[in-house]
Amino acid sequence: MKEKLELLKLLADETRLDILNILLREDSYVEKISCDLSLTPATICYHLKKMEAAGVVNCSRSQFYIIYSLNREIFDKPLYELIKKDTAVIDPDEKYRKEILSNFFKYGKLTQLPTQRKKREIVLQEIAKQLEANRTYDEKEINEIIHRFHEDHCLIRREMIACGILTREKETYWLI
Amino acid sequence: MKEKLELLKLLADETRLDILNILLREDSYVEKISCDLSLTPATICYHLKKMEAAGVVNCSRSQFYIIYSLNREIFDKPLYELIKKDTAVIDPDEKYRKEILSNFFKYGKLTQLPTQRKKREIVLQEIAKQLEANRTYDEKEINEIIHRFHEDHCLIRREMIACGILTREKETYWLI
DNA sequence: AGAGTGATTCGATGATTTTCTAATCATTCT
DNA sequence: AGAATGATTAGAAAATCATCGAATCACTCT
Repeated sequence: MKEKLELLKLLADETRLDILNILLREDSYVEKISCDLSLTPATICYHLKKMEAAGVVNCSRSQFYIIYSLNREIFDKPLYELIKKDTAVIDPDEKYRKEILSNFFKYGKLTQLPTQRKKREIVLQEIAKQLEANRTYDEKEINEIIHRFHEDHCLIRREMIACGILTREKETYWLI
Repeated sequence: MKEKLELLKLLADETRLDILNILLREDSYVEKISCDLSLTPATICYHLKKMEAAGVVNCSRSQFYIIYSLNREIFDKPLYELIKKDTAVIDPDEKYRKEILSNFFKYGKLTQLPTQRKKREIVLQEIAKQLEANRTYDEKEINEIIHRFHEDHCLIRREMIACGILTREKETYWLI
């Protein structure tokens, strides 16, 4: 969620923390805070408006002054809530892909070539990410790159061609 | 506490949140994370080292790789803990000073000059903060500045001299 | 209506921080 | 020992952000 990052950014500033701590004790207003912290009213206003936009503080006019107050509920959450990404947003296909990859790769190496066609393709596509589109490779280059992932570069190379990921002509290979 | 601000700053960065979310799922290492996030190993290393220094992650070598893992306890605290300043650290003299100031100033104006010597000095020193060191002021300037705090600028000016905060020669004043 | 006061916005400046490339370090394997 | 590979550091460029002074706005009081 984008707002979580925004909230964290708001809190990660010394001046804003100072302001929050003042408001934690009692409601206050721009001039007073500016005086307490020895900063310009413009600066305090800048921070307060930023926090207001994020729903961290509220304000209301009272006579001469515009009184700012805290929206305290925000601080009840544990930190964990703020750092965890909502995985619900993730595409299920992508989730499946990640799962396959983590099953068949360990420390960046392919442990075993999957037998299921679909899984095999996912794994081969992952290796193919190392190749640039619109250029050719000679056999030595291809082998070297594939070798980073698996001992048997010939097997992998052959399967990539069978899958329609790679194509060859004589000794030259390129992505389709 | 300084460390709280540091922790918040660490968490308030999109890349670092991404890294943390990866580590939340499973331990990992620089190259892999760099690949997952499409960022340079140098960049990932920079962030991991920063978080390690703050105790957010730990690392240990395992064969080729240096495996990073989360220090999960950190995230249990409620947010409130992180924003609240420990008031225990405050210097008691400073606390007294603040109290006096809040008793005798209202909305930035001096409501009454304290009779107790010590309190009076605190109050006068506060006003003197408006004056720069190592420069002189003519009487008109001094009066103008003091007037922002109190109607009777002559009284305040006289007391500042009596207190040894200000000194004069002919029509010229300066801080001691 | 207009004077006074607090709040806000604008534009500029300077400080901090992220990111990259390139070079170097540390460890494993031959 | 030296080749290979992953991790780290140094240095530079770029982006972001806090702060300020000056100008303007909004409200209160006479």
